[in-house]
Amino acid sequence: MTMQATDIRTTQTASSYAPMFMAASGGDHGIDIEAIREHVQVRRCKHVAGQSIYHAGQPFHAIYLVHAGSYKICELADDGREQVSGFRMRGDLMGVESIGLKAYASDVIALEGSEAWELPYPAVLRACLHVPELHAHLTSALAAEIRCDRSWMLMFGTLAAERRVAAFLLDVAARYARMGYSAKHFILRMSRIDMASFLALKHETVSRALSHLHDMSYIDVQRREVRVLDVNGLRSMAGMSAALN
Amino acid sequence: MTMQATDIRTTQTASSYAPMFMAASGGDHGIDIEAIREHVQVRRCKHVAGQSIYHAGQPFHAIYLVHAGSYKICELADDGREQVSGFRMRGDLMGVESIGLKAYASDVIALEGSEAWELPYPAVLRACLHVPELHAHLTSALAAEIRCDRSWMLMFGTLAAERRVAAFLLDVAARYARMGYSAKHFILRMSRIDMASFLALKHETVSRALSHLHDMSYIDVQRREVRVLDVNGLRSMAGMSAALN
DNA sequence: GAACCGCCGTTACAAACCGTTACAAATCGT
DNA sequence: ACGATTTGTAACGGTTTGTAACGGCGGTTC
Repeated sequence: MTMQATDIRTTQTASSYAPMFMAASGGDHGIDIEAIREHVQVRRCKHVAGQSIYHAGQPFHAIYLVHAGSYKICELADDGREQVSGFRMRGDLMGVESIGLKAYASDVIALEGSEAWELPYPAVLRACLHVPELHAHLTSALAAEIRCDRSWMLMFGTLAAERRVAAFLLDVAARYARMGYSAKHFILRMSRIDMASFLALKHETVSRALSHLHDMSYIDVQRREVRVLDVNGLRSMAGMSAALN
Repeated sequence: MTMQATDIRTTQTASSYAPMFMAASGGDHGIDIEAIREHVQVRRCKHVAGQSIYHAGQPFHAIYLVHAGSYKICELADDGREQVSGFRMRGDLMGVESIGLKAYASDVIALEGSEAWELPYPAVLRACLHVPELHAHLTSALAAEIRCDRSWMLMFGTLAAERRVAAFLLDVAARYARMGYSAKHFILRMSRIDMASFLALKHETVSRALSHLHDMSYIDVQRREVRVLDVNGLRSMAGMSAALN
């Protein structure tokens, strides 16, 4: 059960921020947040686990930049089916897929104590007029999001269950590495159920796959804590797909 | 598309959802081609079946607008795996996912006698300066492409093989309908193998699913010729309500 | 703190689904 | 007409799922 983001607290904007923000997975583009903040009133929104930033169908008014924690993107069907289409971490943009619509197309739900910066879209457009590079950045971010989804389509369509799990771990590891953390030892921030939804598997299958990767000494896994023991083993299992980075 | 009483979505926004998994299509971009042609030198490119417009890795220089026929978009892994990530028909844009890159990220291959209009990207950017709406169109097109891929993920992640085939048929039918052709009787332009790749199935499974849909009198299918006999049957199988028309 | 509860994660076993393999028929290209 | 390609059908086997049971963990209540 998800909660409505009714108790978002608006705080003063932070003074400093890391210069580089990588987009989810496809991301070789960096959003220049300082340039944005000169023209856009940024609101910092904190969320607890299970709280949603926005739901599909709510009026589209802003895009969001993840500042801390993790969020999951959920696609919904009218008959109740649900699909996690991705996870977002620090530096990732959220909501860009709804640009051009009146309402958001997906749900975004916080996985834990997280914070996202709200960038009202009209203001972003105005900022694009003053900072020409910003528009290129935004377009590149959209294109990168497409490539990200395409990479997962390639993975879903061509890899068996265990290989998908291996590819997922490598992707998570790569993202932690880009953020300056260890790629060999990390904590998964999502439940097995969310992982399973994202990988188009059942959560029991994910558990079995992780256990098997453990048995083969590719990883050391204990609940959400993962230690990568054999990167090349994982890579060969994931089809050497560097496209996911 | 029915909504439950508790559904927060409004009727207006519901119509902006892709009614079916639209990954097969690029959506309705509504590109104003006449506005473009005032500023961009458009080259008309004809292709025979199997011919590629561009391959992954080739320098990115232009985007393409499908004028006639069909194209398939292929994602490639370095170990040879291949995934059809979508089909494009008249009015669809191709190549936008590579904006911001030096090289194209996918292959695009013609399915039959087809024609695409080449729009050199630098010229498109210049045209955006003269025609402000064009930039919004381009951004919307990119966002729409993301939503198409997300619909695919929802479909693939939540529907069993036969249901995916049913959803695919409905999507194709809807596309033909939008182009002014019959939604009840059409010719599939792609092979079973391409269909299977797109649906993350094997071509035998696609054949079996089509035969079964035939046995249930939902469709009449003979090789690539399809007649829809029971739209509501198909819709219920694809996880959609029968209300939509 | 202790007992309780709900959720998450793991494992075992059985069942269902889909992929694999094989082969034949239909269609297409030359 | 001929061979190559595409498509359809079937039997079999493997992968994934369904079901159930169990333990761990965190939060709540008393």
